[in-house]
Formats: sequence, structure tokens, C-alpha cells
Amino acid sequence: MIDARLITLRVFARCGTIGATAELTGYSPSAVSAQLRELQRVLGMQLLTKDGRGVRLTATGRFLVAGSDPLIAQWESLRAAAMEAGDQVQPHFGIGGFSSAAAQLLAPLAATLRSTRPELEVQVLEADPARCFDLLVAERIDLAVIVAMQSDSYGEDDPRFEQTVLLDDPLDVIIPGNHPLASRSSVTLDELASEPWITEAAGSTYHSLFTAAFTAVGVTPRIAHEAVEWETLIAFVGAGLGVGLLPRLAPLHGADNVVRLRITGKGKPARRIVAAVRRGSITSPLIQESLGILQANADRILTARLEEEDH
Amino acid sequence: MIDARLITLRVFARCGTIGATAELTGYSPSAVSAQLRELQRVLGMQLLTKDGRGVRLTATGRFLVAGSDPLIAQWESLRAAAMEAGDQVQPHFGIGGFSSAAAQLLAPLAATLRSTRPELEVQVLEADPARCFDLLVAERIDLAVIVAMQSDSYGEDDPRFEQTVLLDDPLDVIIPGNHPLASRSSVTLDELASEPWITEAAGSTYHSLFTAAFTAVGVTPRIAHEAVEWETLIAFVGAGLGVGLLPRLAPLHGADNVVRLRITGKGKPARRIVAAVRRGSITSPLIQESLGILQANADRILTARLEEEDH
DNA sequence: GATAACCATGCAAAATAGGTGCATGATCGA
DNA sequence: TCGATCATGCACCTATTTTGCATGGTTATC
Repeated sequence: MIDARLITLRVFARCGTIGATAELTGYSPSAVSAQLRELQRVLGMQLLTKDGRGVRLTATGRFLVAGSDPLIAQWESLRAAAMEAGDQVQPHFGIGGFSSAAAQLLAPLAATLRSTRPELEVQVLEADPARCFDLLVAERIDLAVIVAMQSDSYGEDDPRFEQTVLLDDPLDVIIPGNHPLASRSSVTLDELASEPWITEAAGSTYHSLFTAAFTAVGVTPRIAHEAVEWETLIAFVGAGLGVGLLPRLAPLHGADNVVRLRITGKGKPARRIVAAVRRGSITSPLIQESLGILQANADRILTARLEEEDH
Repeated sequence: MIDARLITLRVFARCGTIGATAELTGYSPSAVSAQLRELQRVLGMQLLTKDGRGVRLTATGRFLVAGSDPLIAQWESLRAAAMEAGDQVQPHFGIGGFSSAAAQLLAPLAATLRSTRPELEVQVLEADPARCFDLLVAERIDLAVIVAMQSDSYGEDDPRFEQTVLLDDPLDVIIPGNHPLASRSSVTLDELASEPWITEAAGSTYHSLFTAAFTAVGVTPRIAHEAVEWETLIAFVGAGLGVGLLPRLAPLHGADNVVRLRITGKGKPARRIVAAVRRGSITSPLIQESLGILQANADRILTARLEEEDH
């Protein structure tokens, strides 16, 4: 119920360029430019200034954007309370999450909602955590599932969002099936210290988890290969190129020559998966229901994962 | 920056009928109907129900309207703060007031603003106090000048408005120029107890002031005639039909055979004139400036009135 | 109990706001 | 200097919104 042009301005405050704002909101750059100009005209405020080949928020613009945070939150809160009090159903629901969450958690959630609320139009967007926050601001999605990142530009206390922990997803070790330890059900990271490791490129979300896990046990692993997708990582391991860490949420789905081992000992790495919503909307019945479904699914998957892969 | 359809819903909550909402907002009834239907569709809430030949808010609708009060206030507050912080100028400014206020206070205010802020488009609407509040809700005007009414449906602490006292406008007595007391400069109400009085129809704003003035001194005046406009009242007095009470703010502008006398004694009736704005907007520089101009003008008129009419 | 007044709404047509795509100009990095 | 990037203006188009009138249902009046 907040004017779309103000939302656009808020997205611009995140992106810094008209083009990126257009991409994120789904408009064309011309439309964003026109919207922001119109916003300035209606409000009688100068919100943007030319800055080199781009534009930049004025002090007034920054002030307005910052001040609009509680406004958005209050609207979300009101909307949620009205939905709850009136037992109403909203027509559209957008959810977003990073790759493994999208596949493992969001897809089942969408399926469940589709059956329990047939009239609800659910849209799922796969996007990395940073983009998920942007999509929340842009109101393209209403709920995001992300991995908690300490180095994130979105703090826990950001006035725009509310976050709740969904689960701590433990990292397992995957090793080739013909590896000497393959018959074990669990290992310690020490036992694999001398193995060639496969990880993601330095700087990625996963890589920081990787290093954190080994610094916890005081071991410096040798990084032999790099992969981006879990699929690739699993294939590398299956080909005997090395060993790797795989979140328990990520499925092996019958990969050849790969076994998953639980990690024991003092280094028990895990990635924290949290759900994020726009502040104020947390009490919405639809979001509450979704959080419940997500958590139930997560628990179910985590407990079932090891059993099903151990035949 | 709040969606126009929510504003329309808020106006409807005041009026109760689509037609009245249309009249107040400036839309056609069909447009209002379509807007409210669209609002329900977008929010996924049922806000209206059929009720006889009209429609009525549902519980959800009432909840939403009540809850939107602080939302509007917060936006107004943010807007005002941004205007102040950024030294910006808004393009449009609507002011409204009842007849004598419109002529005596709003017209000069508009003229002043026109010269000090040439780029500002000022619109003046004459409307009775109740309608002024509705126009504020409908965002047709940003500032209203009204007479404070205890019997008003808009309390002093209404979450939608903020009110500041502009002035206490004393009521003077006007009598025919050939009346025995015409040479006096002031009278008490007791001295005029036996005169035939001219007032407005019972139930009007002015009438309650009239009766309050006389109950304060314990006299029951004889009401001989009724008039609606000050013009008419003055003409009646000039024709020798009786005497009347005239706010000092209302000008005689050279009426024949009429003199204005100050009232002394314990019964010193006055009408309280207050400025009302949407809650949150009181800190807006434009509104602050306007309030200052209004108050200065009011003081100037009040002090000048008696002198100029005493030649 | 019939008639008139009132109220909301559906529909077709018109108006208008808003969006797209391309071209342009300006700026920055190589 | 050249190419890349970015914002914006313009012409065209789309889609939303509004209007005016007609309709159906409801209440008040006589």
C-alpha cells in the first residue's frame, strides 16, 4: 500500500544505479528513471543528483529512504494483523532462496501451499542471499531462505528485515566409495587432514565455512580443486579427485562411488540457515504457516538424509 | 505516498456511502466503487459488505482503517521532516476553512504565500468545519481553519489530526446606530437582555455559542429573527429588527446604521478558532510558516477591527 | 401496497498514466 | 582515442483508471 515509486527509490538506495534497480524491480531503466523523477515532482523534493555518469541520492533522499524503513514495517505489521484478525487470504506469495534451499526447502513448501491453499499464487525465485534481501526490499518476494553470513551487509538488526533461524545444517564429508574410510559411518576432520580437498572459489559463502571448519580443529587442508555447484563437487569426489564438505541438506541422489560421512569430534561445522521477511510481516498467518512447513521439512530431510543414503 | 485507494477507503469509513466518498474525493461513484474493489483484490481482504441499499465496512475493514491512522501520521511526519531537513518546497498546498475564516484569514494567507513562494500552487476551499476534517482525510487540503466545537465528532485527541489554537475570537454586540446605547463603546449582556435578538437557527455552530454566552450571565434572551450569513444578520440589525452577536473577526465593512460594541462583564463570549492538520504534518515548514502568518493576521485584524469601525 | 428516491455496480467508451525500446549525450576506464 | 557504461529523452504503445449511463435492489413516502 506504499506507493510503488517509494519502493523503487528504496531499491535504488540499495543498488546505486538506475539499471540495477530496473533489473531488480522488473522495470525498464527508462521506467525507473521516470518513476524517480515523478516521485521528486510529487513530493517537491530533490532526491537525486548527477554523479559522474550515474546518479546518487541527495541528503534528502537518504533521509527519506532511512525514514521510510519504519513506515514499511508498520504497513507490513498492519497488513499482517488485518490478515490474521480477518482470516483473509492474500492472492500472491513470493518466496526466494539460494540454490540448495530453493530445491530442497522452497519447492516442497510451494507444493504444500499449492495443495492447502489452491487459490494462492505462489512464485519461487532462486537467488543468492544478497539478492534475496534486495528482492525483499523490492517486494518481489515476501519470504527468503538464506545462509546466515556474518560478513553480510545486512545485519541481524537491520530495520528492514526480521530473521528467524530455520535450522543449523551440518556439513558432512563426502569421500570416494573406494576410499579406505568409506566403510566408516563418521570421521573427524583430523583423519582427513592430508587428503586433497575440493572447495569453492575463495571469497564465496561456502569457502568461508570451509576455512572456519578447519581453523576450529587447527588443521590447514590442501585445496586441490574448486567447484561451484554441489553437482560438480560430488562428481569430482566420485572421480577420486579428492574429498569435500557437503551440507546435509544437499542430496547425493545416488551419485556413483561417493559416500557421505558424519563429522565427529570438536570441529562440527554447520551452516546456519535462516528465513528472512520484511519487518512487520512476521506475524502474517501465511508467513507463520510457511515457517512451520519449512522447519518441519528441514527436520525431516536432515534426519532422513543419512539413513536413506546408508541404504 | 500512501496508496490513493487506502485514502479512499479511509474517506469511505467517514462517509459511509460510496456517493459521499466520491463527492469528497472528487472521483465519480463508479471510480470509488472500482477502487475499493481493486483494493480488496490486491490485499486479498474483504473490506466491504452489502448492507441494505448501501455498503458497510467489515470488521477487517474497520481494523484496517483504524490501523492506518498511525501509518498516515508517520508518513506525514517523515515528509515534514524531509522537507525541513532538505529545505525543499512542495508544489501544492490546499487550505480550507469556514466562511468568515476563509475570507478573513485564508485569503490573506494565500496572498502572502503567493508572493513569498511564487512557485507554490495554493488552493483555498471554503467548507464548514466537519467537511474540513473530511477534506483533510481525503488529502484535498493540508490545513484547515475551524471553530472548535465541543460537540464535534472529531475529538481533540483524534489520531488523525493535530490542532493548535489560533485565536479566541471575541463576540461583539451589534446594534442599530439609532439605538440608545449606540454611543457607548462597551455594554454588558444584561443591559441588552430585553432586546429582540437575531441569531442563527437552533442547532448551528453559532447558535450554541449564543446560548452559552447568555447562560453564563443567567439571562434568557428573546430570539426574534434568524439569519444564516453574517451579511444578513448585519442587515437585520441595520434595519432595526433587533440586536445580535458578531465575532470580531467578521467585518461590518461600512454597513449602514450598525455599530459594534465590546462586551464587558462576566459574560465574555468568544469562539475558539483552531487550525487543524493531519497528524504528523505539523512540523512541515510550510505549515509552520502558514500558522505564523495566520496568527499574525488574526492578531492584526482583532486589534484593528474596533478602531477602524470607530472611525 | 404502489411509487418515488436512493444507492451501488456493471459496462462500454474515453482519458490518462505508465511502460518499453531505441537513440542520444555524457562520463569513465583502458 | 576508443569502447563501455549509465542515465535520459522521445515516440509509440499498453494497460489501468475514470466517466457516464443504465440497471437492479432497497428504503422511505404517500
